[in-house]
Formats: sequence, structure tokens, C-alpha cells
Amino acid sequence: MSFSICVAQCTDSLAATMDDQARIMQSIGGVSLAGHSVQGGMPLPPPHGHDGTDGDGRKQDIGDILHQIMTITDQSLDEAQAKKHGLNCHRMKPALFSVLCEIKEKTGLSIRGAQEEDPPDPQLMRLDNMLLAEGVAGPEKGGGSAAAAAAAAASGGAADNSIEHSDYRAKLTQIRQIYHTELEKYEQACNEFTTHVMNLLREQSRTRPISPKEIERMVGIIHRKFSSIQMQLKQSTCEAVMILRSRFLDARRKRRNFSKQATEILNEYFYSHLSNPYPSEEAKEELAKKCSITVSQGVGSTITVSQVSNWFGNKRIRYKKNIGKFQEEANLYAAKTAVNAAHAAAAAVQNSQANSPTTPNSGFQMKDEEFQLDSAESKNTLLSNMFTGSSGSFSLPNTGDMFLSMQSLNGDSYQGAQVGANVQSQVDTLRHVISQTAGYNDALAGNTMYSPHGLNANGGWQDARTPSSVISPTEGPGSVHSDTSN
DNA sequence: CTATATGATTGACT
DNA sequence: AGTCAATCATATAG
Repeated sequence: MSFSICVAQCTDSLAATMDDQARIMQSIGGVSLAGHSVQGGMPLPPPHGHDGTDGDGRKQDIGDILHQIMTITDQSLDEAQAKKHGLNCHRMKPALFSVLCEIKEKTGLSIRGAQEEDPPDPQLMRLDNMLLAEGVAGPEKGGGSAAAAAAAAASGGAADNSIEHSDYRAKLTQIRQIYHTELEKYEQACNEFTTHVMNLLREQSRTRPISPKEIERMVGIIHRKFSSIQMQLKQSTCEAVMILRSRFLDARRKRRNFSKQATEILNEYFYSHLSNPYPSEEAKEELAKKCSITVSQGVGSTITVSQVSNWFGNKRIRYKKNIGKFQEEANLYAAKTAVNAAHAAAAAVQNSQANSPTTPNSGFQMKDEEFQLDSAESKNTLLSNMFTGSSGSFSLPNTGDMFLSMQSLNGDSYQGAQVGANVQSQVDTLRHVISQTAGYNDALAGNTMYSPHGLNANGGWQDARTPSSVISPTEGPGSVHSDTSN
């Protein structure tokens, strides 16, 4: 919408008003010509008469004048100008003028005045409310934070999508800015136009009956015209916001797969906490952070806590539904975690045993071959102690076999990036490995599915509502602490 | 194109 | 509030 359009529209309405005035004039003329006395009290003689008498002459004169007034618009500009000048100089002009003013005041305006009380437009109110709710209208500032808050509140209160909201917020701010500049422009244009019209009318009021009331009315008309334009602006702004919103929601629905690394991290956690795969809030945060850091797939693709929750929700349900399908994956991650655990243990051993025979590499970087060659014995002992020690219910049938199994499952010499794993997770993991390799549950042989510790007969995890102890914020990754929730 | 995988959403439940 | 289960909608593999 441009200013020129506004002006054009307003000019239309102005023209319409002038037509109205012409009609009024006509009706006044009609009254006079019909021979009735006019309310002003000035007796008008009958229109037809003869030149002979003074009265007749005056009648003729007035008739002429009225005729001239009424036909003035049919004439060319120059002609009309000349006529106008003539009329203005006519001796009857002041009297006629005041009469016309009075009549007009008492007829046209009184009729119109009544219907001009405009009640607040419900549609406009709705638009205003919506803009206010969206944070487009209303108090400025906060860098669109008010808008974001409103949007967040309106979008169903999704927990933590402030990060992915940034794009939305930027767009909304843009809309908001455009809206405000346009609004200001209209306001200014409206004021300019109003003063212009008022000046025009004031000037015209010297030659044509225009009361202050009428000017007021004209101003009202202009304002209404502009406010209807403003409404269009508000409407299109609302539309824009809606489109933005739907696009935003679409974008959220349009999913992107997580990166391999992120999935790996999540899977590692899941399978290492198979007995109770319910990360606490802090754990979720930690995982989200880790995934986001690990992920180098481009800007704006961070993984949020709610996404982690989604992932775990989906994972649990899908794992439970078809454990067999996840067997391979479970093995893989179990082995990985087991090796990690072993590495962690190795590191611990190395740290505690300063006189360890040959330890050229750090424990974290050690490969399995080295692991076995270097200090397999000590680690075996340690792991075996770990399992029997902190998880009394679980006993290893054959520690040596277990390590062989791990070796075979982990032929790609996985180098654990994450060493931190609690004892419970190690138990889970190793038990899983054992179930595959040492006939723990005969899972591979028959269709009997591997039943992880914690998954009860109903298919639900025991103490599912109790979050397992997690990656402690103080200890951070690499720490080993016990999870004895089971 | 079809089947499967997977992230997100929704409603019920506790 | 967190979870489950069902479902939607898209991504991806074949």
C-alpha cells in the first residue's frame, strides 16, 4: 500500500462527499423554486414573473442566480470561474449564503450526524488482539523477546525450543519492524492529508457553505479511510505472521536425521543404561550438549533436550517392541561400552600402579591388542572385582571368555572416546555381550529375545520412573561412579 | 516407487 | 511432568 493509493482513496471519499453537497444544494434549489418560503425567514418570491415590477425582477434575478449555481459544474473551468466571480460579487450573495448555510446545517448534517457513531470494529479488535498476542503490536523493545515469549506461549508451550526459535524470532522482528514503519507512514500521511483537506475546506468555506461541523465530519471520514487502510496492513501482517508460524511449525515437523555421531552417543548411553534407560534431566542436557558439540553438520542443527527425550522415548518403545531387531546394534554398543569400561579400568589401574611394567600409551588411546598384551591380567582381575563387587546379584561365569568375546565383537579396534561409564552400565553391557557369546539367555539360538535386566515381563522397565544416576555435572565424562539403582 | 527408519506430535495415563 | 503408545510425515535405502 502506498501513500498515493491512500490519497486516491481519500480523494474518492472526498469527491463522494462533494456530490452529496451538490445534492443538498439541488434540494435547496428545489425548495426555493417550488415557491415555499425558506426557513431562514427570508421570503423568496415565486420564480416566474414579469420584468415590469421590482419584485418580478428580483424573482427573475434569484432564479437566474440559482440556475447559474446549479449549472456551474457543467461549464468549462474558465467559464465557471468567471461565473463564480460574478456570483461572488452579486449583491444577494451574503444573504443567500447565510441562508444556504443555515439550511444545510439543519438538514443534511443532522441526518448524517446520527449514524456516524462508529462502534469499535470487532474485526479490527480481533486483529489488534492477535498482533498483540504475537508480539507484533504492543510495547516495543527486548529485541523481540516479548514476541518470542508470546510465540512460545502460543505454540503450545514446547519446553525448550529457544534455540530453534531464533530464526523465527528474527523473522518476526522483521515483520514487526515493517509493520511499525508502515503504520507510522500511514499515520503521517493521514495527518498530512487531513491538514491539507482542512485547509482546502477552510478556504472553500468562503465561497461555499461549509460549517466547522462539516469539516469535522470530513476529518472523520479521512480518518476512517486511513484506519481501514491500517486494518488492511494489520490484516496482511497477521497473515504474514501466520504464514511464518506455519512455516516454522512445518520446519519443525520436517525432520532431519541426527548425525551419525549424535546417534552413536545416544545409543551408547541407551545400551549402557539398558537396565534403566531413563536419563535424568541433567543427563539429557549433557547428552544434548555432547551431541551438539560432536555434531559438525552445520549451523542451527543443535540437539535439544526435548529432542533427546524424544529420541529416548522412541528408542525405548521401539527397542521393547522388537528387541530382536536391535540385537545387532545392542551388541555393537555393548561391546563398545565394554571396551570403554575396560579402558577406563586400565587407565585407573595405570594411574594407581605407578610401577606398571610397560605402558607407553595412555590408557585412553590403547588398542585392544595392547590391552591384552600389556596388562590383561590386571584388568581381568579388576573387572571381575568390579562385577562381583558392586553388583552382587550378577556373577560372571567366565571372565576370560568374556574378554575373548569382547575382542571378537570389537574387531575394528574401537577407540573409546567416552571413557565414562558407571558400573551398572558396564554390568548391563557386559551381560549383554555375554548373553550373545556365552549363552547367557540363549538369545541368538532361538526366538527367545534377550531380556535385559530391568525389563520386566510386561515389557516395561522396572522402576522406570526413577531416573538412573547420570553423568554427574561435577565429575563430568570420564568419571566412574556406581549406579546401584538395581 | 516402495519399504523401512526415524524424528516429532498427540492423547491418555499415572 | 514424564512416559507410553499410536501415529504422522519425512528421510533414506533398495
